[in-house]
Amino acid sequence: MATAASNPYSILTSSSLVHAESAGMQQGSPFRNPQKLLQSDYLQGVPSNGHPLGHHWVTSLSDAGPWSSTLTASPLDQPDVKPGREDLQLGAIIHHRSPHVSHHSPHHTSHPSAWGASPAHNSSLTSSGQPPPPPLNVYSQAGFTVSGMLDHGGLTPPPASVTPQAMHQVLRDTPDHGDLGSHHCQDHSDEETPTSDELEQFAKQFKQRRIKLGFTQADVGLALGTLYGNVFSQTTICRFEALQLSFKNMCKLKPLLNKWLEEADSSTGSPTSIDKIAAQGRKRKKRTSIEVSVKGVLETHFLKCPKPAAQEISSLADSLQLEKEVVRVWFCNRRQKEKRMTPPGDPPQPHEVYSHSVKTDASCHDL
DNA sequence: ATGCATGAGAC
DNA sequence: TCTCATGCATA
Repeated sequence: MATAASNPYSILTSSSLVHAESAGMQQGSPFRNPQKLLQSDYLQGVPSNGHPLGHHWVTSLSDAGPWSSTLTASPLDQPDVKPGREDLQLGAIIHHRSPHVSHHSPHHTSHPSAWGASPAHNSSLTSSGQPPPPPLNVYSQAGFTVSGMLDHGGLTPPPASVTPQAMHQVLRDTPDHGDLGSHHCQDHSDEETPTSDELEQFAKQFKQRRIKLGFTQADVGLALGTLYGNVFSQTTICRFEALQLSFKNMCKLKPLLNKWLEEADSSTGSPTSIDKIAAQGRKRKKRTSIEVSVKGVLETHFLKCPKPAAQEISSLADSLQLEKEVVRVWFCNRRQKEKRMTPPGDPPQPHEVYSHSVKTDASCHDL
């Protein structure tokens, strides 16, 4: 395994070294199998819906890494910006730090690719394609510093002066990370699209550091809000660490977490202010608990047809005695789950889980 | 850590 | 209606 538990997180030490990539890019991670995600071919074969993206991860990328598929998946880049709800939350609460709270915008994210974000075509996206994150700075006015991160208001133990940054880790540099065999260097983790390997490395490092510093996932999420204006939940941080987000999403979050890490490392023990998110009233539907047996049925259907037509959903819901909406959402979530970086069984040797032929459309209807 | 849910944006 | 990012609620 070897991971990298070691690399000098240059990141935190000095801003100049911001590209922690040094360690990341050259991952020769022994632990990973090239073929992690495989099952995804099912997606987009669907013309009728008009899914432009037809990305499927290439499992066979030898060195490219698990997720990185050389192919740039989605040709379309959608602005994944959704400042919406965050504002709500923050707005209510954070009054005193109004300056940065307002709402942040979506910053960049124009990288088209999803998983395949391989810097492969370095020149194309990496260099020029990436719009430097502009809006972020907005929040970073000189007002707040680390305080944001420490706002756990007593939740977490004072990170205190522990581990200033005693990293003695080894950084191994393997020049070629094989992805695409290109020469280009995508060191700076912040702007360039990282490779999946880099993300994986970063996620691991991040988790380690976070724990050493004594912060919980929730603390981090909150800190990101006070620091940069984007609040995230424990769930999101957790999923980031576990690589359970989409590649694109991982890329978006990485810079933020990286910054937090820098701050956290440098300012250990700073006082802090408490900014809590007030509870926001929202009428959320009570979570439906689907029985295992029922789930089994759904799973079966999913394997046969991951994208059932509305009518199929209806009949399925009917037979299972579930609300149609519940079934619909279940499928949506199920599909989404398949798209995560860490697909359900990848560690060992995931054969093709279930690669069914991609049916181009809703050809699945077997009721 | 994860299941079900919401909502914005893309078709 | 789907995808995608995200999170409340829960196991």
